[in-house]
Amino acid sequence: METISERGESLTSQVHRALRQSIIVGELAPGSLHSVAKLAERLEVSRSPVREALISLADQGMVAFERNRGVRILQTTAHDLEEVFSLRLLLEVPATFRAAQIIAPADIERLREALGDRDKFLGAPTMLEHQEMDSGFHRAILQTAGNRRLVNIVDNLWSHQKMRGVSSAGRSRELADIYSEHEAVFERLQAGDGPGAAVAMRQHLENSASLLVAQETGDPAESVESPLRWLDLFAALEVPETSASGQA
Amino acid sequence: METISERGESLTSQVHRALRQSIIVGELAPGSLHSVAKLAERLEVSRSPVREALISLADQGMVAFERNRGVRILQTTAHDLEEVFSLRLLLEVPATFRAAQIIAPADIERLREALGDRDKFLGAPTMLEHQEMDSGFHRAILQTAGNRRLVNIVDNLWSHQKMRGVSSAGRSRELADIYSEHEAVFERLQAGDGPGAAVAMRQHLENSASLLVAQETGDPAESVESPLRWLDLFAALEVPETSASGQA
DNA sequence: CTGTAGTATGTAACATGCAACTCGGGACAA
DNA sequence: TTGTCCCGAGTTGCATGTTACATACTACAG
Repeated sequence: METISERGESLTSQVHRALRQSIIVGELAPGSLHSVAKLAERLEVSRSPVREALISLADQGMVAFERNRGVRILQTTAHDLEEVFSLRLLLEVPATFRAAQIIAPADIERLREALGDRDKFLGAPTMLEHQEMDSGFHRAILQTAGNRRLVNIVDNLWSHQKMRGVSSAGRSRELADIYSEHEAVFERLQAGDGPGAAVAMRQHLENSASLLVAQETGDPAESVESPLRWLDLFAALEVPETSASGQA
Repeated sequence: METISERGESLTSQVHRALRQSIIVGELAPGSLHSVAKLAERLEVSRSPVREALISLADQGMVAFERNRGVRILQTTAHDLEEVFSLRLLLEVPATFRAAQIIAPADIERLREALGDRDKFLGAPTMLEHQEMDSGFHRAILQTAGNRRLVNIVDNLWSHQKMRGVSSAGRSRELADIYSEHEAVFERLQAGDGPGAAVAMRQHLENSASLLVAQETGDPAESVESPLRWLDLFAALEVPETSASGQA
């Protein structure tokens, strides 16, 4: 009964976190089928909070109920990762730009905290801890941008990325690259340089996408190309060759 | 018991739709407090499916549970609308660009269907029906872009927009403008003109934002400025004046 | 009249009960 | 051996029971 810390927090949300974590670390294998009753017994709670937590997870696309059969743990496919990174590029790059515009001293301190120091980042014992630091830094930036919905949306995207990323090995060289890219973004943000920060974020995301997708397919270049180009072409937007309604 | 059509669909999802609709049309007033038991009695189902549906709605930010007090219907503030339109601009404009790139004949037919004809659009008796046609057209475009998560995300954003927009009156002149803008977007998409379609979509979204926010505040210009500029500055991205890492 | 303690009511959160359904596996026929 | 029918274990979806708590209201003291 005390497996889950008996805080003021609702049982349902505690179960939600526990299940989410179990899925991310692969303790609940992708594709596997489970019953609410078994999960409840395992967590030493009744079926209700478990079912309620699973409903939220199902809305996020992490699991799927199968009537009279059980709850399926969904796996994040390479195509899912493409969707995730397309959206992250679309959202995080402009958000980083925005953050640089309105950043305050307190924000900078928060960001520095979230960035952490190189040794701790590289020395993270588990892939999970590393991902937490990674997502934490990104989240801090999005919070600075000031759009709450944006933060939630990207949090959900991260869930899927983590499901895929935790089980696969991360090279230390790649970790060092990631940290360096974070540093670059941080530096530009600190300087209030919107374009620079956005460019740095964009490169960072594109590199991350290449890395992750490369783990799936033999040929990374082709798969990552679509989310990448999606953004590129967006630049042409600034030349309205269409209507005469002109400038505001 | 037969108030809700007894299909193969789960009771919970039917209740979800019913509650969502009730909230959007204002039948459940923003800010009001309700109990799961009363709602269940009213819908002639047990508390379980109602609670489960409300959990999903709470995750989407439409309602909030208050322990031992009830379920609060949340209202969409002007600030919420700013967030919604910032995100819609960030997502839908590039998605429209993308859609124009990969559009197929079958897609064009779908889009024409979703666009509807002018008379039906202008003659929509209720504001709700009008919004449904509006969101339906946008959704068709996003579906063409091919990113499922994108479609879901924007659907949720629409929920909030509808909560605000249904109760307020829409001028017929504005409706005509909206339809014309849809036509413009459709035409560019049909032509496979990415930049043109994106520009048209951008203008359409900015106009919509101005309209909606104008209903809230006396001075529309200032409030809409932030989501607008957020995108504007994004254009500067294409000139990396930052690092020496140059071209890929 | 004013403030306060005590209590009754209503609620979400959680636990449990129940029914319809899926599906694997075994008995059995050919 | 092979195919078919049937049954029972296991599951979700939905209904209902239980508990602790937040709040409004009442009665009463000052």
